[in-house]
Amino acid sequence: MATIGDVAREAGVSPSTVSYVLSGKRAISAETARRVNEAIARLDYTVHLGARALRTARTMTLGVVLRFHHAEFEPAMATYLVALADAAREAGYSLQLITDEDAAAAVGRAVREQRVDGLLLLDVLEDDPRLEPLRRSPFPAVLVGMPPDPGPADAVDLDFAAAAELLVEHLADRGHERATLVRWAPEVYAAGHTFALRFARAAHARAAERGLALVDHDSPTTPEAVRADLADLLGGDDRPSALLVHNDAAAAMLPTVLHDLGLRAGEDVAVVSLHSARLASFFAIPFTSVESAPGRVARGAVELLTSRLDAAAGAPARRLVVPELVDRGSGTGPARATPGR
Amino acid sequence: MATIGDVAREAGVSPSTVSYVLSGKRAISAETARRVNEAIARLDYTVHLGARALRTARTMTLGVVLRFHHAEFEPAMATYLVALADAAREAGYSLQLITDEDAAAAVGRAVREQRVDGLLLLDVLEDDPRLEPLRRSPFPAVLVGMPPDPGPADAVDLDFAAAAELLVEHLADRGHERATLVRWAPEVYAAGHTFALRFARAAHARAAERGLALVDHDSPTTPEAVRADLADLLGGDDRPSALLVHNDAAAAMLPTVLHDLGLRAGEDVAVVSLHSARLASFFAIPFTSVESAPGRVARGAVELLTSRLDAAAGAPARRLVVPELVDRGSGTGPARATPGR
DNA sequence: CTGAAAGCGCTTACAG
DNA sequence: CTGAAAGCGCTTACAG
Repeated sequence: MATIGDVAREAGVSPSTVSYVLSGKRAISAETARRVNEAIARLDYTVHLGARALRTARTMTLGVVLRFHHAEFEPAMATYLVALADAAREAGYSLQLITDEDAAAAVGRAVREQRVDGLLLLDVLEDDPRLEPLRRSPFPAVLVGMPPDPGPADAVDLDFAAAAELLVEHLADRGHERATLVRWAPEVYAAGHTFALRFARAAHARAAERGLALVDHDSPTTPEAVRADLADLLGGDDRPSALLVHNDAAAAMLPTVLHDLGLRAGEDVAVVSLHSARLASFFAIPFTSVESAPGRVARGAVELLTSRLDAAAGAPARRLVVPELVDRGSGTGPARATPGR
Repeated sequence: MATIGDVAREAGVSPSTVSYVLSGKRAISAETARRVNEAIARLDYTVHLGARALRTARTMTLGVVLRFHHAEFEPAMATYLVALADAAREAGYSLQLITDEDAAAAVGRAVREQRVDGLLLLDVLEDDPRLEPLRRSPFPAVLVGMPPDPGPADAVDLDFAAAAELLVEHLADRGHERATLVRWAPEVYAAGHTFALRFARAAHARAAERGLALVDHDSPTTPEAVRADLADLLGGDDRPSALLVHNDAAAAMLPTVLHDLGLRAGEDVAVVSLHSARLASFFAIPFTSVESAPGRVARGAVELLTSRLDAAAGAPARRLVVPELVDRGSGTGPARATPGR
């Protein structure tokens, strides 16, 4: 592999001149630039990123810290990683995957080993152990999630509260007086997933304001169990008239369950949901929904982090991505809850 | 951040001695070792991985080259990444995500920039553009997939041929004389996905041997269309008596479609499938299947790559992971195809 | 058993 | 407009 010294020799200049040609940080005569560029092409030279990183103290690498083994519904994770990798590359950074049973230790290690310039923490909990090492010795980091106390880190996420409000309003506007909130499994709330808690809190608050009686329904953990549970919920005599679904597995299973029971969303039971557009495509989910926009969130996270790296100063940033409702007509029905009343 | 020089000063020894204490590569007196270790603890010293990498010419990083934007069925991708990240970490390596519209260029760049010690290529095609830069200047790489000519790279994958044979045998043993192969969309074969081609070829070969008339059925591209297509296929008068499914979207949609039509797998129509256990769990797929074992494949890939890095010599390795059939009873029926005949 | 020195491949003050 | 030199933080022959 050719080095900058090889190029310098080939072009008959000094290594520093080659470096300056590459960086454009000082004026170079046309003739010298030409010779250097030819030498670079002839030797197929590419800068050694590790050497540059050592010298500049910038790795141009971002670390993404996953909680893979706790993923509530893994298919969604891939979507975030695509978007993060794309955004990082466009900003000139590589992306390193950081996974460990002991995520807090992994964060501390990555920082101390100076492998990355900054961290992206996915799926942040209200009291997330990964935040502890960041509080002890601040390091550029962006949380995806919005814990009550993010500490010195920046944070970005979908505005789950706004999403809940949109969906509650949608139901209330269509005359519903009661609805069932199909929640995640209880352990999701117990673990402190901010997306789940923020949604649930805002949904109840807005429902109270609008006079909508909102009843919690806890889901079980596995997709199979979720399916059986939904069949139970909807198969009885006291079937809910409206479902507000915040649980990807439930949203994925619900079309099947409804069909099994001979029910139609938007007629026999109103269904509105929060899930990603991608998930909707894989699972053919046809409900009125707020789309969780992992692409926009991931892109926002990388933007926040790279601008933090360019200018370390400034108060921690908090950015909420505004959600949008896509009306697929499943928010109405059954007949006794008529629109407009 | 403390450096090895700081530790040396604190312990009253030379930097080289600190390095040797860390590496264990030469004998150190107990007293010196104690002083050094205390200094390390006092200063909270961690080796700077970039500096070590520059000196040793080993980054201890593996690159995983995805074709995310072409993923036929993205949910499966996350599963591979989990397993790769775990296996890499256990072997002492970091994992870097390499994504680009132009995957071949991305591979070339990663190699020339010397950011990684080796590459893992996911979802390899028969004539994969990412192989070109590796042929031109060989670099340690493991393909996940089994193209006809992997070149100098190692390769590992599920034995899709064996999987097809297991499923064909399963149907033949149960007395089926004809079956329909529910394939991926035609573009999957046209693009040259080795998993699809190897499965299809082996299925037809073994079917011919066993006197099973196997008819191809091309699926459309999107999950929604797959669902409609299956409804068409199974709703007509000339409904197939047995389905051999190699298409994750079809496997995911099929339970719903069967239910819509009032058909039962294993009674009205035999169904056997190839898909991952994880997928089965997310989609509640109840068919007799060969499980595609992404965990074992990913682990094998990292093993192959790290042992190649430890000992560069030796012919390219080819490793096929033996698939296992899980009998969920859906391989029998309808009645006219009775077991044992 | 330990240290001084060289060098991995860069970038950037310093000097002209 | 260009070059010589220092140094980023390590590891490892070389020497004793």
